[in-house]
Amino acid sequence: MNSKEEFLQIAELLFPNVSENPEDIFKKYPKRNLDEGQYVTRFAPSPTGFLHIGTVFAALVAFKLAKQSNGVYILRIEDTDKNREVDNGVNLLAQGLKDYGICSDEGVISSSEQIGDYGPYMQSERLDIYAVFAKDLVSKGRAYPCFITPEELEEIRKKQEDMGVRTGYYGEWAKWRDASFEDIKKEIEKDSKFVIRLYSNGDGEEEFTFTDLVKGKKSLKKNSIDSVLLKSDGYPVYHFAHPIDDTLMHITNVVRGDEWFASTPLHYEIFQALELDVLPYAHISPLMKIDEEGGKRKLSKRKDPEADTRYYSQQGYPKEGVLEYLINILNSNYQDWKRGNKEKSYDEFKISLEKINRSGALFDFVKLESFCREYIATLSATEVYERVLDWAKEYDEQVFKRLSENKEYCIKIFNIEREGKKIRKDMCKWSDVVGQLDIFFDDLFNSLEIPSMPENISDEDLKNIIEEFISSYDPDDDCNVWFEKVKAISESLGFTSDYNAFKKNPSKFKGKVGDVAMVLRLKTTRKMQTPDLCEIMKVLGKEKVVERLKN
RNA sequence: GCCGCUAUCGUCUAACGGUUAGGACACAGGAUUCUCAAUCCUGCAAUCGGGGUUCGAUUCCCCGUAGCGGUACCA
Repeated sequence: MNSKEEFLQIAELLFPNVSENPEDIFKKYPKRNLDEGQYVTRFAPSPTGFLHIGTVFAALVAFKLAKQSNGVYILRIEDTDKNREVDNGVNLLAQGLKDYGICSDEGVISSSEQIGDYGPYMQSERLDIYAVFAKDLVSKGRAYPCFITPEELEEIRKKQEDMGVRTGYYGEWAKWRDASFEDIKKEIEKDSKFVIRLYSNGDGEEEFTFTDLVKGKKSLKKNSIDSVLLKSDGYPVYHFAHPIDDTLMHITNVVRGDEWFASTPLHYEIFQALELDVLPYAHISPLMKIDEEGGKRKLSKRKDPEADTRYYSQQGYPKEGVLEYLINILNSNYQDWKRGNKEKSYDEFKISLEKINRSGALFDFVKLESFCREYIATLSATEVYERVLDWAKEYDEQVFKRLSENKEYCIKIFNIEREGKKIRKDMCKWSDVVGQLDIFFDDLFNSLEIPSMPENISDEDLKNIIEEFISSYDPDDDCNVWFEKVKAISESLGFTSDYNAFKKNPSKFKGKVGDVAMVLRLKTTRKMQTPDLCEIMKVLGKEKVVERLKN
């Protein structure tokens, strides 16, 4: 064990240019002027690729916690691993989150913009801060330089495995743990690479209990590993940056992925070494899916296209539906709340941490689509038009052109069965419109295959149905009147509108009114299944209807 | 391997130690209907296994099993 003086000497040797101490830093980050119940949360992703749907899921928790308490939500970027960093990664995160309505009160707005008084919010810009705390720790004997090589580390691990003891750099195995000033000086003079490690004094066998805001009271073994705090390039590892940043930014609740759960004892020890108060944690489980072999696994960045939020944009799932679905996984009582608050938006719903699921939820596309369908059903025709237009602008040039050139007409199309009590729910994503437009545009209509008529319709009947329909058709008719007319035509030609009578004695009739309507449907739309035929005809206009019927 | 977390219908989940184990999505059937969709009704369907504790266990404890996570100069 080194003496106090030696620690000071080592600290000075390692960090000759660091003149500040933690107190100086704390002064720059004054306490926030907030009340007890107001949450300050942060979401702190790494810019390592596209925005993962699981990232949105976790960010949503931090965001809602802050919003529902009138607190502050911060986006901090943890760009401390230059090897994994991706071009434009920061913008992908910031913009993507913003697209889902998760807007930062403070923090990173884009790769070139940050707002707030507690920055910088990019960890790569905070290196000098970490150095101050690292130096302080070294000077107190709670951290030390370690010159061990990767090869030596590998050797240690092998030995530990052979001996059947816990692996890791700790205790007796940590050969630089108690190195003298002289030995360290020698290495520094040789310009050897080194990292700064925590001088752990935890007992790895001892129980350690803490309360997780999601999981409840839990116990783990205490940390005993001399973890790396500062890498040889001077960048901090997550474990070191997290206590410092979250303390300085006055975060009240740490929301983070479940993968951090197991390192909580380490974080507690670092907080303690730093002489800082620990923060309450909420560990959020990842989103899962069933893989090819039938096993459960985390939604994977590489294997699963649906892990990328851009997939949802490209398919045209409304972000409101996606968000509602995620909230529903978070707190399943959302649906009950929604039933009692039909007019309210999901962002008025308050989530509670204790209700968040503790293992990993399977991502259920069917349910996601159900939420999206319900959401789209609440929109007006004009809103649908605008949303589809936005989507098409990005992802479907032809649809975009068609929509922009026929605005009024398209709004009429989207209005079919959108008003009144019979609301269509056949659209769960914007791209669904692609297959719904062909009835209404001749170029698309003409390329549809010409269907054959129902078997019980003779050529004679066909001719009569069409003639009689055309002569009585008035586009101004109410759809009830429209149908009465179709019934009348049917009856006059021997097709019944009395379904019970038909069921009892089918041979008495040529068919039902449905068969007659089907003839009209097939002639005007070339499809067996369509929305309300009367409404379709109104949109098409009499001229077009007559033309198609006669053809 | 070691350490830990988790375990209720197919899925997401609800249930002060006492419920016919509830809801939602999905599915099936029915009603309605010009087809489809919608809507309404009905149905199907679960406490991982084994031990305890208790008058009584989905709930508490132990063991097992499975899934997941951690065991990095990645986050």
